[in-house]
Amino acid sequence: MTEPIEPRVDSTLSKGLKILEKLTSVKAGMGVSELSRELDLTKSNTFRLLQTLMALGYVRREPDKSYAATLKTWQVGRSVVENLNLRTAAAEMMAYLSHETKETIYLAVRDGLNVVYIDKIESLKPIRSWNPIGGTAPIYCVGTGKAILSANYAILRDQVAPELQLFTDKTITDIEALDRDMAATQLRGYAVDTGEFRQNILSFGANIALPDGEVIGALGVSVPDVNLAEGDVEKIGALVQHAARTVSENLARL
Amino acid sequence: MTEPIEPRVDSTLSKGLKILEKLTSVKAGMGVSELSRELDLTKSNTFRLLQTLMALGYVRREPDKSYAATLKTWQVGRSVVENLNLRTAAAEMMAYLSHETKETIYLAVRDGLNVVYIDKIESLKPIRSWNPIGGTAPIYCVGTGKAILSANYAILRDQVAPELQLFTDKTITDIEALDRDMAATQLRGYAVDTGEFRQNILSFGANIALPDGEVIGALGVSVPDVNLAEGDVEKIGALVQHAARTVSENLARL
DNA sequence: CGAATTCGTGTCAATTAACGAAAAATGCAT
DNA sequence: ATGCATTTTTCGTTAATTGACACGAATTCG
Repeated sequence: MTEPIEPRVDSTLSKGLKILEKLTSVKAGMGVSELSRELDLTKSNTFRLLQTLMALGYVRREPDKSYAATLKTWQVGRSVVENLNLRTAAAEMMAYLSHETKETIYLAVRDGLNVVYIDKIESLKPIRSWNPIGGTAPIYCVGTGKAILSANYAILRDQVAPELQLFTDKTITDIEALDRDMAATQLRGYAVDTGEFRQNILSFGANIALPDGEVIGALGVSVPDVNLAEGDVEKIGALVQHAARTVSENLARL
Repeated sequence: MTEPIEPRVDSTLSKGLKILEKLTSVKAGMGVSELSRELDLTKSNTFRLLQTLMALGYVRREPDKSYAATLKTWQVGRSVVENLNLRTAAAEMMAYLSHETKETIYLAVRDGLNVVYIDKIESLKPIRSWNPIGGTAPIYCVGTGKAILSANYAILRDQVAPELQLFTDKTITDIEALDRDMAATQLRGYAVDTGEFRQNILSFGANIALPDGEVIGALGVSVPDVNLAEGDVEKIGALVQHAARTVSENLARL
Protein backbone atom coordinates (compact mmCIF):
# COMPACT_ATOMS: atom_id res chain seq x y z
CA MET A 1 0.00 0.00 0.00
CA THR A 2 3.01 2.22 0.37
CA GLU A 3 3.37 2.20 -3.39
CA PRO A 4 2.89 5.49 -5.11
CA ILE A 5 0.17 4.73 -7.62
CA GLU A 6 2.72 3.91 -10.27
CA PRO A 7 1.99 4.05 -13.99
CA ARG A 8 -0.17 1.22 -15.15
CA VAL A 9 2.01 -1.71 -16.11
CA ASP A 10 0.81 -4.73 -18.01
CA SER A 11 2.07 -7.54 -15.85
CA THR A 12 2.29 -10.10 -18.59
CA LEU A 13 4.52 -7.96 -20.73
CA SER A 14 6.55 -6.97 -17.74
CA LYS A 15 7.12 -10.53 -16.60
CA GLY A 16 7.94 -11.67 -20.10
CA LEU A 17 10.61 -9.04 -20.49
CA LYS A 18 11.98 -9.84 -17.06
CA ILE A 19 12.44 -13.42 -18.14
CA LEU A 20 14.11 -12.33 -21.32
CA GLU A 21 16.45 -10.04 -19.45
CA LYS A 22 17.32 -12.80 -17.05
CA LEU A 23 18.06 -15.22 -19.81
CA THR A 24 20.23 -12.79 -21.70
CA SER A 25 22.24 -11.99 -18.61
CA VAL A 26 23.29 -15.51 -18.02
CA LYS A 27 25.82 -17.68 -19.81
CA ALA A 28 24.13 -21.06 -19.75
CA GLY A 29 20.48 -21.80 -20.24
CA MET A 30 18.03 -22.00 -17.34
CA GLY A 31 15.22 -24.36 -16.47
CA VAL A 32 11.63 -23.45 -15.69
CA SER A 33 11.96 -24.08 -11.96
CA GLU A 34 15.15 -22.15 -11.55
CA LEU A 35 13.74 -19.26 -13.50
CA SER A 36 10.50 -19.16 -11.60
CA ARG A 37 12.34 -19.27 -8.31
CA GLU A 38 14.65 -16.41 -9.15
CA LEU A 39 11.99 -14.19 -10.61
CA ASP A 40 9.38 -15.07 -8.06
CA LEU A 41 6.83 -16.38 -10.50
CA THR A 42 4.70 -19.46 -10.63
CA LYS A 43 6.13 -22.34 -12.54
CA SER A 44 3.10 -22.53 -14.78
CA ASN A 45 3.32 -18.85 -15.43
CA THR A 46 7.00 -19.02 -16.25
CA PHE A 47 6.38 -21.97 -18.47
CA ARG A 48 3.70 -20.25 -20.51
CA LEU A 49 5.71 -17.08 -20.85
CA LEU A 50 8.61 -19.14 -22.11
CA GLN A 51 6.37 -20.81 -24.67
CA THR A 52 5.37 -17.41 -25.93
CA LEU A 53 8.92 -16.18 -26.09
CA MET A 54 9.86 -19.27 -28.04
CA ALA A 55 7.00 -18.84 -30.46
CA LEU A 56 8.22 -15.31 -31.06
CA GLY A 57 11.78 -16.48 -31.56
CA TYR A 58 13.36 -14.81 -28.58
CA VAL A 59 14.11 -18.01 -26.73
CA ARG A 60 15.10 -21.50 -27.80
CA ARG A 61 15.62 -24.82 -26.17
CA GLU A 62 19.08 -25.98 -25.65
CA PRO A 63 20.09 -29.56 -26.29
CA ASP A 64 20.18 -30.02 -22.52
CA LYS A 65 16.53 -28.95 -22.46
CA SER A 66 17.08 -25.70 -20.71
CA TYR A 67 15.86 -22.41 -22.09
CA ALA A 68 18.27 -19.85 -23.50
CA ALA A 69 18.03 -16.48 -25.18
CA THR A 70 18.50 -16.45 -28.92
CA LEU A 71 20.28 -13.75 -30.85
CA LYS A 72 16.97 -12.19 -31.79
CA THR A 73 17.08 -9.79 -28.90
CA TRP A 74 20.44 -8.68 -30.08
CA GLN A 75 19.27 -8.32 -33.64
CA VAL A 76 16.31 -6.24 -32.58
CA GLY A 77 18.52 -4.09 -30.38
CA ARG A 78 21.05 -3.74 -33.11
CA SER A 79 18.54 -2.05 -35.35
CA VAL A 80 17.99 0.57 -32.69
CA VAL A 81 21.58 1.54 -33.08
CA GLU A 82 21.36 1.51 -36.82
CA ASN A 83 18.28 3.70 -36.89
CA LEU A 84 19.42 5.79 -33.99
CA ASN A 85 18.98 9.27 -35.10
CA LEU A 86 22.39 10.60 -34.47
CA ARG A 87 21.38 13.90 -35.96
CA THR A 88 18.75 14.48 -33.32
CA ALA A 89 21.00 13.36 -30.52
CA ALA A 90 23.80 15.60 -31.71
CA ALA A 91 21.78 18.62 -32.78
CA GLU A 92 21.99 20.46 -29.51
CA MET A 93 25.73 20.17 -29.12
CA MET A 94 26.24 21.10 -32.74
CA ALA A 95 24.35 24.30 -32.10
CA TYR A 96 26.49 24.86 -29.05
CA LEU A 97 29.69 24.37 -31.03
CA SER A 98 28.46 26.67 -33.72
CA HIS A 99 27.66 29.33 -31.17
CA GLU A 100 31.00 29.00 -29.45
CA THR A 101 33.21 28.89 -32.50
CA LYS A 102 31.14 30.60 -35.21
CA GLU A 103 32.74 28.11 -37.56
CA THR A 104 31.35 25.28 -39.65
CA ILE A 105 30.29 22.24 -37.63
CA TYR A 106 30.08 18.74 -39.05
CA LEU A 107 28.52 15.49 -37.93
CA ALA A 108 30.16 12.54 -39.66
CA VAL A 109 29.99 8.77 -39.75
CA ARG A 110 32.41 6.33 -41.28
CA ASP A 111 31.75 4.64 -44.59
CA GLY A 112 34.61 2.39 -45.52
CA LEU A 113 37.70 4.56 -45.66
CA ASN A 114 35.77 7.78 -45.89
CA VAL A 115 33.63 9.84 -43.63
CA VAL A 116 30.19 10.91 -44.76
CA TYR A 117 28.80 14.16 -43.47
CA ILE A 118 25.32 13.48 -42.26
CA ASP A 119 24.71 16.94 -40.86
CA LYS A 120 26.33 20.33 -40.60
CA ILE A 121 25.87 23.88 -39.46
CA GLU A 122 27.36 26.51 -41.72
CA SER A 123 29.89 28.99 -40.51
CA LEU A 124 28.57 32.46 -39.90
CA LYS A 125 31.73 34.02 -41.15
CA PRO A 126 32.28 35.17 -44.72
CA ILE A 127 34.90 32.55 -45.54
CA ARG A 128 33.25 29.15 -45.52
CA SER A 129 34.34 25.61 -46.07
CA TRP A 130 31.66 23.91 -48.06
CA ASN A 131 31.29 20.23 -47.82
CA PRO A 132 27.69 19.34 -48.54
CA ILE A 133 25.66 17.03 -46.34
CA GLY A 134 26.16 13.61 -47.87
CA GLY A 135 29.62 14.61 -49.00
CA THR A 136 32.65 12.51 -48.19
CA ALA A 137 36.27 12.96 -47.25
CA PRO A 138 39.15 10.54 -46.77
CA ILE A 139 39.20 9.22 -43.25
CA TYR A 140 42.89 9.88 -42.69
CA CYS A 141 43.04 13.56 -43.41
CA VAL A 142 40.10 15.37 -41.84
CA GLY A 143 39.32 15.97 -38.19
CA THR A 144 36.21 13.82 -37.92
CA GLY A 145 37.80 11.03 -39.92
CA LYS A 146 41.03 11.01 -37.97
CA ALA A 147 39.09 10.83 -34.72
CA ILE A 148 37.14 7.81 -35.92
CA LEU A 149 40.23 6.26 -37.43
CA SER A 150 42.13 6.56 -34.19
CA ALA A 151 39.44 4.57 -32.42
CA ASN A 152 39.62 1.71 -34.90
CA TYR A 153 43.22 1.97 -35.85
CA ALA A 154 44.06 -1.62 -35.09
CA ILE A 155 41.64 -2.78 -37.73
CA LEU A 156 41.90 0.05 -40.21
CA ARG A 157 45.59 0.80 -40.26
CA ASP A 158 46.51 -1.78 -42.82
CA GLN A 159 43.58 -0.84 -44.94
CA VAL A 160 44.42 2.84 -45.16
CA ALA A 161 48.15 2.32 -45.43
CA PRO A 162 48.13 1.63 -49.17
CA GLU A 163 45.57 4.34 -49.84
CA LEU A 164 47.38 7.40 -48.58
CA GLN A 165 47.25 9.91 -51.37
CA LEU A 166 48.32 13.49 -51.43
CA PHE A 167 45.80 16.33 -51.31
CA THR A 168 47.83 19.25 -49.97
CA ASP A 169 51.40 19.74 -48.88
CA LYS A 170 50.27 18.88 -45.37
CA THR A 171 48.67 15.53 -46.20
CA ILE A 172 50.14 12.60 -44.30
CA THR A 173 51.21 10.01 -46.85
CA ASP A 174 53.71 8.15 -44.76
CA ILE A 175 52.14 5.36 -42.73
CA GLU A 176 54.62 5.77 -39.94
CA ALA A 177 53.85 9.44 -39.65
CA LEU A 178 50.19 8.44 -39.49
CA ASP A 179 51.00 5.93 -36.75
CA ARG A 180 52.51 8.71 -34.69
CA ASP A 181 49.65 11.06 -35.42
CA MET A 182 47.08 8.45 -34.37
CA ALA A 183 48.94 7.72 -31.17
CA ALA A 184 48.98 11.44 -30.40
CA THR A 185 45.29 11.69 -31.26
CA GLN A 186 44.34 8.88 -28.91
CA LEU A 187 46.29 10.55 -26.13
CA ARG A 188 44.90 13.99 -26.83
CA GLY A 189 41.29 12.90 -27.06
CA TYR A 190 40.57 14.83 -30.22
CA ALA A 191 41.95 14.87 -33.73
CA VAL A 192 43.63 17.75 -35.52
CA ASP A 193 43.85 18.21 -39.26
CA THR A 194 46.36 20.89 -40.18
CA GLY A 195 45.00 21.45 -43.65
CA GLU A 196 45.69 17.95 -44.87
CA PHE A 197 42.69 17.67 -47.15
CA ARG A 198 41.87 21.22 -48.21
CA GLN A 199 44.62 23.78 -48.40
CA ASN A 200 44.43 26.22 -45.49
CA ILE A 201 41.37 24.59 -43.97
CA LEU A 202 42.11 23.14 -40.55
CA SER A 203 39.68 20.87 -38.79
CA PHE A 204 39.14 19.23 -35.44
CA GLY A 205 37.23 16.11 -34.54
CA ALA A 206 36.17 14.03 -31.55
CA ASN A 207 34.37 10.72 -31.33
CA ILE A 208 30.82 9.91 -30.42
CA ALA A 209 30.55 6.48 -28.85
CA LEU A 210 27.91 4.11 -27.55
CA PRO A 211 27.95 3.04 -23.91
CA ASP A 212 30.08 0.02 -24.78
CA GLY A 213 32.68 2.22 -26.40
CA GLU A 214 31.76 1.51 -29.97
CA VAL A 215 32.46 4.63 -31.97
CA ILE A 216 29.60 5.46 -34.28
CA GLY A 217 30.49 8.91 -35.50
CA ALA A 218 32.30 12.13 -34.82
CA LEU A 219 31.72 15.83 -34.37
CA GLY A 220 34.00 18.21 -36.18
CA VAL A 221 34.83 21.88 -36.53
CA SER A 222 36.31 23.25 -39.73
CA VAL A 223 38.26 26.49 -39.68
CA PRO A 224 40.06 28.51 -42.36
CA ASP A 225 43.55 29.19 -41.06
CA VAL A 226 43.11 32.95 -41.37
CA ASN A 227 40.45 32.75 -38.67
CA LEU A 228 42.75 31.05 -36.23
CA ALA A 229 44.42 33.01 -33.47
CA GLU A 230 47.10 31.84 -31.09
CA GLY A 231 45.83 29.15 -28.73
CA ASP A 232 42.68 28.52 -30.71
CA VAL A 233 43.78 24.99 -31.57
CA GLU A 234 43.61 23.85 -27.98
CA LYS A 235 40.49 25.85 -27.30
CA ILE A 236 38.53 24.41 -30.20
CA GLY A 237 39.95 20.97 -29.57
CA ALA A 238 38.68 21.05 -26.02
CA LEU A 239 35.31 22.29 -27.23
CA VAL A 240 34.70 19.48 -29.73
CA GLN A 241 35.92 16.94 -27.28
CA HIS A 242 33.49 18.18 -24.68
CA ALA A 243 30.66 18.36 -27.19
CA ALA A 244 31.25 14.85 -28.49
CA ARG A 245 31.44 13.47 -24.99
CA THR A 246 28.17 15.15 -24.12
CA VAL A 247 26.49 13.62 -27.14
CA SER A 248 27.82 10.22 -26.14
CA GLU A 249 26.37 10.70 -22.69
CA ASN A 250 23.05 11.71 -24.16
CA LEU A 251 23.06 8.54 -26.21
CA ALA A 252 23.63 6.49 -23.11
CA ARG A 253 20.49 7.94 -21.62
CA LEU A 254 18.27 7.02 -24.51
CA MET B 1 -2.40 -34.65 -36.11
CA THR B 2 -0.17 -33.50 -38.90
CA GLU B 3 -0.62 -29.97 -37.67
CA PRO B 4 1.75 -28.99 -34.92
CA ILE B 5 -0.66 -27.73 -32.31
CA GLU B 6 -0.29 -23.99 -32.20
CA PRO B 7 1.87 -23.00 -29.29
CA ARG B 8 0.09 -21.02 -26.64
CA VAL B 9 1.07 -17.37 -26.87
CA ASP B 10 0.36 -14.73 -24.30
CA SER B 11 -1.14 -11.97 -26.35
CA THR B 12 -0.04 -9.17 -24.10
CA LEU B 13 3.58 -10.17 -24.28
CA SER B 14 3.32 -10.81 -27.96
CA LYS B 15 1.77 -7.45 -28.71
CA GLY B 16 4.24 -5.66 -26.51
CA LEU B 17 7.18 -7.20 -28.31
CA LYS B 18 5.59 -6.43 -31.67
CA ILE B 19 5.43 -2.80 -30.70
CA LEU B 20 9.01 -2.87 -29.55
CA GLU B 21 10.15 -4.47 -32.78
CA LYS B 22 8.25 -1.94 -34.80
CA LEU B 23 9.76 0.94 -32.91
CA THR B 24 13.27 -0.40 -33.23
CA SER B 25 12.88 -0.91 -36.95
CA VAL B 26 12.01 2.65 -37.67
CA LYS B 27 14.13 5.78 -37.78
CA ALA B 28 11.83 8.38 -36.31
CA GLY B 29 9.50 7.93 -33.38
CA MET B 30 5.89 6.91 -33.91
CA GLY B 31 2.64 8.09 -32.41
CA VAL B 32 0.02 5.99 -30.70
CA SER B 33 -2.42 6.19 -33.58
CA GLU B 34 0.11 5.36 -36.24
CA LEU B 35 1.35 2.37 -34.26
CA SER B 36 -2.10 1.05 -33.55
CA ARG B 37 -2.99 1.31 -37.20
CA GLU B 38 0.08 -0.50 -38.45
CA LEU B 39 -0.05 -3.25 -35.89
CA ASP B 40 -3.79 -3.64 -35.97
CA LEU B 41 -4.39 -2.87 -32.32
CA THR B 42 -6.78 -0.53 -30.64
CA LYS B 43 -5.45 2.82 -29.60
CA SER B 44 -6.12 2.24 -25.93
CA ASN B 45 -4.32 -1.06 -26.06
CA THR B 46 -1.34 0.41 -27.83
CA PHE B 47 -1.30 3.28 -25.41
CA ARG B 48 -1.20 1.08 -22.35
CA LEU B 49 1.42 -1.23 -23.80
CA LEU B 50 3.54 1.81 -24.51
CA GLN B 51 3.11 2.99 -20.93
CA THR B 52 4.36 -0.36 -19.76
CA LEU B 53 7.32 -0.33 -22.11
CA MET B 54 8.19 3.14 -20.89
CA ALA B 55 7.97 2.10 -17.27
CA LEU B 56 10.36 -0.72 -18.05
CA GLY B 57 12.72 1.60 -19.86
CA TYR B 58 12.40 0.17 -23.34
CA VAL B 59 10.64 3.16 -24.80
CA ARG B 60 10.96 6.87 -24.27
CA ARG B 61 9.13 9.93 -25.34
CA GLU B 62 10.68 12.11 -27.94
CA PRO B 63 10.60 15.90 -27.66
CA ASP B 64 8.03 15.84 -30.44
CA LYS B 65 5.88 13.65 -28.22
CA SER B 66 6.20 10.53 -30.31
CA TYR B 67 7.37 7.23 -28.87
CA ALA B 68 10.76 5.79 -29.73
CA ALA B 69 12.83 2.78 -28.73
CA THR B 70 15.61 3.39 -26.26
CA LEU B 71 19.00 1.75 -26.24
CA LYS B 72 17.84 -0.65 -23.56
CA THR B 73 16.87 -3.26 -26.09
CA TRP B 74 20.33 -2.97 -27.50
CA GLN B 75 21.91 -3.25 -24.08
CA VAL B 76 19.89 -6.31 -23.22
CA GLY B 77 20.65 -7.93 -26.55
CA ARG B 78 24.28 -7.06 -26.35
CA SER B 79 24.77 -9.19 -23.28
CA VAL B 80 23.74 -12.20 -25.29
CA VAL B 81 26.65 -11.62 -27.59
CA GLU B 82 28.90 -10.64 -24.76
CA ASN B 83 28.41 -13.95 -23.09
CA LEU B 84 30.24 -15.36 -26.02
CA ASN B 85 33.08 -12.93 -26.27
CA LEU B 86 33.81 -14.30 -29.66
CA ARG B 87 34.04 -10.87 -31.17
CA THR B 88 36.99 -9.87 -29.09
CA ALA B 89 38.71 -13.17 -29.61
CA ALA B 90 38.26 -12.98 -33.36
CA ALA B 91 38.95 -9.29 -33.94
CA GLU B 92 42.63 -9.66 -34.56
CA MET B 93 42.36 -12.42 -37.12
CA MET B 94 39.54 -10.63 -38.86
CA ALA B 95 41.83 -7.67 -39.32
CA TYR B 96 44.46 -10.02 -40.64
CA LEU B 97 42.06 -11.56 -43.14
CA SER B 98 40.93 -8.14 -44.23
CA HIS B 99 44.49 -7.09 -44.77
CA GLU B 100 45.39 -10.20 -46.72
CA THR B 101 42.33 -10.39 -48.93
CA LYS B 102 41.01 -6.81 -49.04
CA GLU B 103 37.57 -8.39 -49.21
CA THR B 104 34.65 -8.36 -46.81
CA ILE B 105 35.21 -10.44 -43.68
CA TYR B 106 32.40 -11.90 -41.62
CA LEU B 107 32.15 -13.40 -38.18
CA ALA B 108 29.07 -15.58 -37.93
CA VAL B 109 27.36 -17.83 -35.43
CA ARG B 110 24.58 -20.30 -35.95
CA ASP B 111 21.03 -19.49 -34.98
CA GLY B 112 18.77 -22.37 -35.87
CA LEU B 113 19.13 -23.01 -39.58
CA ASN B 114 20.65 -19.63 -40.26
CA VAL B 115 23.86 -17.88 -39.56
CA VAL B 116 23.82 -14.47 -37.93
CA TYR B 117 26.62 -12.06 -38.68
CA ILE B 118 27.87 -10.73 -35.38
CA ASP B 119 30.74 -8.75 -36.79
CA LYS B 120 32.27 -7.77 -40.08
CA ILE B 121 34.94 -5.74 -41.78
CA GLU B 122 33.95 -4.10 -45.03
CA SER B 123 35.76 -4.68 -48.24
CA LEU B 124 37.87 -1.81 -49.45
CA LYS B 125 37.02 -2.44 -53.04
CA PRO B 126 34.29 -0.61 -54.82
CA ILE B 127 32.05 -3.63 -55.22
CA ARG B 128 30.78 -4.61 -51.82
CA SER B 129 28.50 -7.24 -50.49
CA TRP B 130 26.56 -5.70 -47.72
CA ASN B 131 25.10 -7.96 -45.16
CA PRO B 132 24.58 -5.84 -42.10
CA ILE B 133 25.77 -6.89 -38.69
CA GLY B 134 22.81 -8.73 -37.26
CA GLY B 135 21.84 -9.94 -40.71
CA THR B 136 21.17 -13.58 -41.44
CA ALA B 137 21.70 -16.10 -44.23
CA PRO B 138 20.63 -19.71 -44.73
CA ILE B 139 23.13 -22.06 -43.23
CA TYR B 140 23.42 -24.32 -46.25
CA CYS B 141 24.40 -21.80 -48.89
CA VAL B 142 27.00 -19.40 -47.55
CA GLY B 143 30.62 -20.05 -46.62
CA THR B 144 30.33 -19.48 -42.90
CA GLY B 145 27.11 -21.43 -42.69
CA LYS B 146 28.36 -24.39 -44.68
CA ALA B 147 31.42 -24.59 -42.48
CA ILE B 148 29.30 -24.71 -39.35
CA LEU B 149 26.84 -27.08 -40.96
CA SER B 150 29.56 -29.50 -41.94
CA ALA B 151 30.63 -29.74 -38.32
CA ASN B 152 27.17 -30.60 -37.11
CA TYR B 153 25.91 -32.39 -40.13
CA ALA B 154 24.88 -35.52 -38.29
CA ILE B 155 22.42 -33.51 -36.23
CA LEU B 156 21.39 -30.89 -38.75
CA ARG B 157 21.12 -32.85 -41.97
CA ASP B 158 17.56 -33.96 -41.45
CA GLN B 159 16.53 -30.51 -40.34
CA VAL B 160 17.86 -28.70 -43.38
CA ALA B 161 16.84 -31.37 -45.86
CA PRO B 162 13.22 -30.21 -46.16
CA GLU B 163 14.21 -26.55 -46.14
CA LEU B 164 16.44 -26.36 -49.18
CA GLN B 165 15.13 -23.53 -51.28
CA LEU B 166 16.55 -21.96 -54.38
CA PHE B 167 18.27 -18.57 -54.29
CA THR B 168 20.47 -18.64 -57.36
CA ASP B 169 21.14 -21.15 -60.11
CA LYS B 170 24.04 -22.41 -57.99
CA THR B 171 22.04 -23.09 -54.86
CA ILE B 172 22.18 -26.69 -53.69
CA THR B 173 18.63 -27.93 -53.37
CA ASP B 174 19.28 -31.65 -53.61
CA ILE B 175 20.03 -33.20 -50.26
CA GLU B 176 22.37 -35.76 -51.78
CA ALA B 177 24.36 -33.08 -53.50
CA LEU B 178 24.57 -31.39 -50.13
CA ASP B 179 25.76 -34.64 -48.56
CA ARG B 180 28.62 -34.76 -51.03
CA ASP B 181 29.44 -31.10 -50.56
CA MET B 182 29.53 -31.49 -46.80
CA ALA B 183 31.79 -34.51 -47.05
CA ALA B 184 34.12 -32.53 -49.30
CA THR B 185 34.00 -29.60 -46.90
CA GLN B 186 34.96 -31.72 -43.94
CA LEU B 187 37.88 -33.14 -45.85
CA ARG B 188 38.99 -29.79 -47.19
CA GLY B 189 38.81 -28.02 -43.84
CA TYR B 190 36.99 -24.98 -45.17
CA ALA B 191 33.71 -24.37 -46.95
CA VAL B 192 33.19 -22.88 -50.39
CA ASP B 193 30.06 -21.17 -51.59
CA THR B 194 30.08 -20.73 -55.35
CA GLY B 195 27.45 -18.03 -55.43
CA GLU B 196 24.72 -20.16 -53.94
CA PHE B 197 23.00 -17.42 -52.00
CA ARG B 198 23.79 -14.22 -53.86
CA GLN B 199 24.42 -14.37 -57.57
CA ASN B 200 28.10 -13.90 -58.37
CA ILE B 201 29.12 -13.55 -54.76
CA LEU B 202 31.39 -16.38 -53.69
CA SER B 203 32.25 -16.97 -50.09
CA PHE B 204 34.56 -19.06 -47.96
CA GLY B 205 34.23 -20.13 -44.38
CA ALA B 206 36.05 -22.02 -41.68
CA ASN B 207 35.01 -23.02 -38.20
CA ILE B 208 35.90 -21.61 -34.85
CA ALA B 209 35.78 -24.28 -32.17
CA LEU B 210 36.18 -24.55 -28.44
CA PRO B 211 38.91 -26.76 -26.99
CA ASP B 212 36.44 -29.61 -26.73
CA GLY B 213 35.78 -29.38 -30.42
CA GLU B 214 32.41 -27.72 -30.17
CA VAL B 215 31.98 -25.38 -33.10
CA ILE B 216 30.68 -22.02 -31.96
CA GLY B 217 31.05 -19.89 -35.05
CA ALA B 218 32.86 -19.31 -38.28
CA LEU B 219 35.01 -16.80 -40.06
CA GLY B 220 34.16 -15.99 -43.63
CA VAL B 221 35.39 -14.09 -46.65
CA SER B 222 32.98 -12.84 -49.26
CA VAL B 223 34.22 -12.12 -52.77
CA PRO B 224 32.52 -10.90 -55.94
CA ASP B 225 33.49 -13.32 -58.69
CA VAL B 226 35.00 -10.57 -60.79
CA ASN B 227 37.64 -10.08 -58.13
CA LEU B 228 38.73 -13.70 -58.25
CA ALA B 229 41.81 -14.73 -60.15
CA GLU B 230 43.04 -18.23 -60.90
CA GLY B 231 44.10 -20.07 -57.77
CA ASP B 232 42.48 -17.56 -55.43
CA VAL B 233 39.96 -20.11 -54.21
CA GLU B 234 42.63 -22.25 -52.62
CA LYS B 235 44.57 -19.25 -51.40
CA ILE B 236 41.64 -17.65 -49.66
CA GLY B 237 40.44 -21.00 -48.39
CA ALA B 238 43.77 -21.63 -46.76
CA LEU B 239 43.73 -18.15 -45.28
CA VAL B 240 40.35 -18.44 -43.60
CA GLN B 241 41.18 -21.87 -42.37
CA HIS B 242 44.35 -20.63 -40.78
CA ALA B 243 42.62 -17.59 -39.31
CA ALA B 244 39.78 -19.63 -37.83
CA ARG B 245 42.18 -22.10 -36.32
CA THR B 246 44.16 -19.29 -34.75
CA VAL B 247 41.00 -17.85 -33.21
CA SER B 248 40.15 -21.28 -31.85
CA GLU B 249 43.56 -21.45 -30.26
CA ASN B 250 43.08 -18.01 -28.74
CA LEU B 251 39.82 -19.16 -27.24
CA ALA B 252 41.54 -22.09 -25.65
CA ARG B 253 43.73 -19.68 -23.78
CA LEU B 254 40.87 -17.79 -22.16
C1' DC C 1 -9.25 33.11 -38.09
C1' DG C 2 -12.66 29.69 -37.22
C1' DA C 3 -14.01 24.84 -38.38
C1' DA C 4 -12.91 20.23 -38.80
C1' DT C 5 -9.68 16.65 -38.15
C1' DT C 6 -6.47 14.11 -35.84
C1' DC C 7 -4.10 12.95 -31.87
C1' DG C 8 -2.96 11.58 -27.06
C1' DT C 9 -4.97 10.46 -22.81
C1' DG C 10 -8.70 9.01 -19.38
C1' DT C 11 -12.70 6.24 -17.80
C1' DC C 12 -15.26 2.11 -17.14
C1' DA C 13 -17.81 -2.05 -17.53
C1' DA C 14 -17.58 -6.69 -19.99
C1' DT C 15 -15.17 -10.42 -20.88
C1' DT C 16 -11.36 -12.46 -22.18
C1' DA C 17 -7.20 -14.35 -21.35
C1' DA C 18 -3.82 -14.97 -17.86
C1' DC C 19 -3.43 -17.13 -13.57
C1' DG C 20 -2.30 -20.72 -9.67
C1' DA C 21 -2.95 -25.20 -7.85
C1' DA C 22 -2.66 -29.55 -8.51
C1' DA C 23 -2.20 -33.54 -11.32
C1' DA C 24 0.16 -35.95 -15.07
C1' DA C 25 4.22 -36.90 -17.53
C1' DT C 26 8.97 -37.04 -18.09
C1' DG C 27 13.63 -37.50 -16.85
C1' DC C 28 17.44 -38.95 -13.61
C1' DA C 29 19.80 -41.11 -10.11
C1' DT C 30 20.17 -44.87 -7.28
C1' DA D 1 12.40 -50.98 -10.39
C1' DT D 2 11.82 -47.09 -7.07
C1' DG D 3 11.80 -42.49 -5.65
C1' DC D 4 12.89 -37.52 -6.34
C1' DA D 5 12.97 -33.42 -9.25
C1' DT D 6 11.67 -31.10 -13.02
C1' DT D 7 8.75 -30.17 -16.92
C1' DT D 8 4.26 -29.96 -19.00
C1' DT D 9 -0.81 -30.19 -19.14
C1' DT D 10 -5.32 -29.43 -17.45
C1' DC D 11 -8.95 -26.63 -15.62
C1' DG D 12 -11.97 -23.59 -13.02
C1' DT D 13 -11.67 -18.84 -11.18
C1' DT D 14 -10.94 -14.26 -11.26
C1' DA D 15 -8.26 -10.45 -11.91
C1' DA D 16 -6.27 -8.12 -15.43
C1' DT D 17 -6.61 -6.75 -20.14
C1' DT D 18 -9.42 -5.03 -23.34
C1' DG D 19 -12.25 -1.88 -26.64
C1' DA D 20 -15.78 1.61 -26.96
C1' DC D 21 -16.45 6.02 -25.93
C1' DA D 22 -15.31 10.62 -24.51
C1' DC D 23 -12.65 14.85 -23.83
C1' DG D 24 -9.22 18.45 -24.46
C1' DA D 25 -5.28 19.84 -27.02
C1' DA D 26 -2.93 20.27 -31.06
C1' DT D 27 -2.81 20.50 -35.97
C1' DT D 28 -4.64 21.08 -40.53
C1' DC D 29 -7.52 23.08 -43.71
C1' DG D 30 -10.54 26.20 -45.81
